[in-house]
Parts: sequence; structure tokens; C-alpha cells
Amino acid sequence: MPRPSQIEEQTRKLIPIVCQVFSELGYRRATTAELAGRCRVRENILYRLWPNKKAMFLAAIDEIFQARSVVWSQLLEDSQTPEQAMQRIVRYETIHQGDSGFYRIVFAALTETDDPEIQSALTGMYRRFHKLVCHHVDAGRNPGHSEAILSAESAAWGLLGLATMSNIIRELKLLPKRQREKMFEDVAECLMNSNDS
Amino acid sequence: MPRPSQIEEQTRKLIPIVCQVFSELGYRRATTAELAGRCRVRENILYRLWPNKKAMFLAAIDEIFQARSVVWSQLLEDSQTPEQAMQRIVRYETIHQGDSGFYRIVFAALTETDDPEIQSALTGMYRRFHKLVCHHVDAGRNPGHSEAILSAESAAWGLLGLATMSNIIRELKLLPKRQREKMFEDVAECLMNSNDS
DNA sequence: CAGAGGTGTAAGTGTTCACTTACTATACTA
DNA sequence: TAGTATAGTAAGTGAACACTTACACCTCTG
Repeated sequence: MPRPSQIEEQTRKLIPIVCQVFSELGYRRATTAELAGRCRVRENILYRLWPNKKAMFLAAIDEIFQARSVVWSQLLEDSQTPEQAMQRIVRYETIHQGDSGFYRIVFAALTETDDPEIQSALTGMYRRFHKLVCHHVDAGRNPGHSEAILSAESAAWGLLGLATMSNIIRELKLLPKRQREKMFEDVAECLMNSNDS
Repeated sequence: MPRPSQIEEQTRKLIPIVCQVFSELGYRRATTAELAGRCRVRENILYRLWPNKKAMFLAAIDEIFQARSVVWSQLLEDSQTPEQAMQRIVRYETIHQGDSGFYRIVFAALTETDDPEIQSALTGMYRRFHKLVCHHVDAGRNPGHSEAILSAESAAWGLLGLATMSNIIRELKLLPKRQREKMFEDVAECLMNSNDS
């Protein structure tokens, strides 16, 4: 009998690194040589873990949602009220946005949407994110506001769009940090209709 | 004396085609061979007009704003009141969003933001768009609402984010057309605070 | 301990693609 | 019409890169 394979274990260990490299460099410039180098292995080892570069990219897309939802659930673990929850997420995202550079993966993926596998990976990721945000928006809405203007679904899409825009602003330095943060909070508040007067 | 150069003229004629190809295929798959083929010329002719592929891409980025502002100004030409203007733009964008596929260029560019030239082309484009939208939001705000919750600047960024998200939703078919349109209008209304009760 | 099958190293390989070169044909001007 | 610079044709080049192959080495199991 041979020794037992450690492929799964190694795969799990390398995914965050692969994800990181795609985040920094995008698809085109994240060459297989670069990926291997950063993973401290040779190229052919990557090809034992994934059949091709696209599969590595798909794994990175999945990792994004996983990582972010871990962070969020940690944030929410000690939230007393659901109203607090969304505020916390917004505040966290306001500050830490783009730290992981994961939106670069999303942008790279969005230029490859004619590939059915990439498209469905992205679609799945967005659906899960939307559902999650939707849930928190719903829970976090101030009950005092009997008649919300926006449905939670629309508000959640708006928030995802806001987060995207905020990442772009940050990346292109379109606004100084403070202003960007204020913009994010103001628009998020407006969308969630949590502005009690 | 030689015959007069038609380079400028030809450049102007080809830019929309180049822009179109980048819109359809993104940066990576828009090969110089493909660009030349669609322009009905040989590759070296493109290289007489631009020094390299990046320059072609930069020209396409500039073209995006030009084209869109032409459309908008045509839309606004026969608007009686400024309040109508923004509504018209929103309605137009709601329906025609993504027709040109120009956001693909933006996404492609956003994965190349470490290149200073691409970065500044993008930055310029966003600043101009923001200014334009800002202007229309300001003009279109209902004067009855004395106290707006959002500054026009923030609202404009929110709208740009909304447009981006809407394009993503369309591309990934995350919502059926009608729902996407309703979402866009609802969120836009919320952001512009134009909801008179 | 034997050896099967796993892990790691190193050097390709074929293709794609941005970009070039050498040349011919054309059209404008003096 | 002669001469010159431009427009167009066609083949090529070198490099980058995704992916492979050949082989040595190790490690766990029966």
C-alpha cells in the first residue's frame, strides 16, 4: 500500500495563497509561475491539485465568500440586537474595505463572464452575498419605520453596489479616506432607511 | 510633396470599433489580430495609429465617456425642467444599461490599476461622470424637500454604484429584466430623495 | 523491509500573441 | 509626369506562458 495522499490537505492550505495572488494581480498577471512561486512549490504541483489555471481561479472565487462570511459571523457573534448587526457590518466594511483586494478577483471574473463555469461561480457568490445582506437588512431595520420605501431586496442590491463603488473609489483614490467612509455610511444609512429623526 | 496623412481621420474612424471589441471581449481576449480583423485592416496599421495595445485600450476608455455624454446630452436637449432631466437619464439607463457593454472595459481596466496610465484614464473618467451626475442630481432635486439626507455628491456616488451593480445583475442574470428595472428605479429614487409623499 | 505510490525537482514544448520588417501599390504634389 | 511619402500586404520573430514529461526521492503500509 502507498502512503496516503495529502492532496486535499495541501489544496486547502494553498487556496488562501492562490486567492491572495489573484487578488493582487488579477487573472492575466497572476501567471502559473507566479502562483507556484508564492505557494513555494513548482508549477506541476499546482497542476496536481487543479486541472488548469481556470480551476485555480474558480477555487479563489469560492474562497472569497467563505472568508468574508467567516469574518462577518465573528463580527456578529457578540451582537446583542439585530439592529446592531447591520451597523457593525457597515462600519466594519467602511473601514476594512478592500483590505483583501478580493474585488479584483470579482472584476477579473466579470470580464470573463462568457465562460459558463466562471459565470456560475460568480452568480453563486453574488446570490449568497445578497441573501446574507438581505437577511441582515431585514433584521436590522428600525421597527419604528413602519413603511419602508425600499424592499429589503432592493436595499441589499444597493448596498452591494455601494460597496463596489466604494472599493473603486478607494482603488482610484477618488476620495480621501475620511470622505469615502462618510459617503459609505451616509448612503448605507439612506438605503437601510435607519435614519430616525 | 507626399500625399497628406489621414492618420487622425482613420484613428477617429476606428476608435468606436476598437472600443466595441474591448467591450465585447475584455482586454485579454481582445487580441491585436482580432482588433485588426474587426477594423478591416492589418495589425501593423493599428500600430501606425497607436504605439501599442495599451494605447488602444486607453483610447477606448476615453471613448466611453465621450459616447455616453453625447447620448445624455441628446436626451436632455428637449427636457423642459431640470427635475425631468435626471428622471430621464435614470429611465434611459434603466432600460438601455449595458447595451454598449462598456462596463466590461471598466472592469478590465480595474484589474490593471497598478498601471499609472490606465489608472489615471479611469480616474479621469469617473471624475467626469461623477461631476455630470452630481450636477443633474442637484438640479433635479425636488425643492419641496428642504432638508436632503444625502449630499448630492454622495447620492451621485451611490447612483454610479447602483449603475455598476445593475450591470452586474444584468450580465449574470441575477434578476429578470423587470425586477432589475424596478430595483434600479426604486434605489435611484431613494438616493435622489425625490419621493414626494 | 520491500516496493508501490505518493512528493518534489528540473527541464522542456507547443502555442498564442504583441509587435516588426520588408516589400508593393497608391495617391498626392510640384 | 516624376518623385515621394503614405496606405496596404504578407510573412515573420521573439518572448511569455499554460501545461507536460522524465526522473529522483521519500514515506507509509502490508
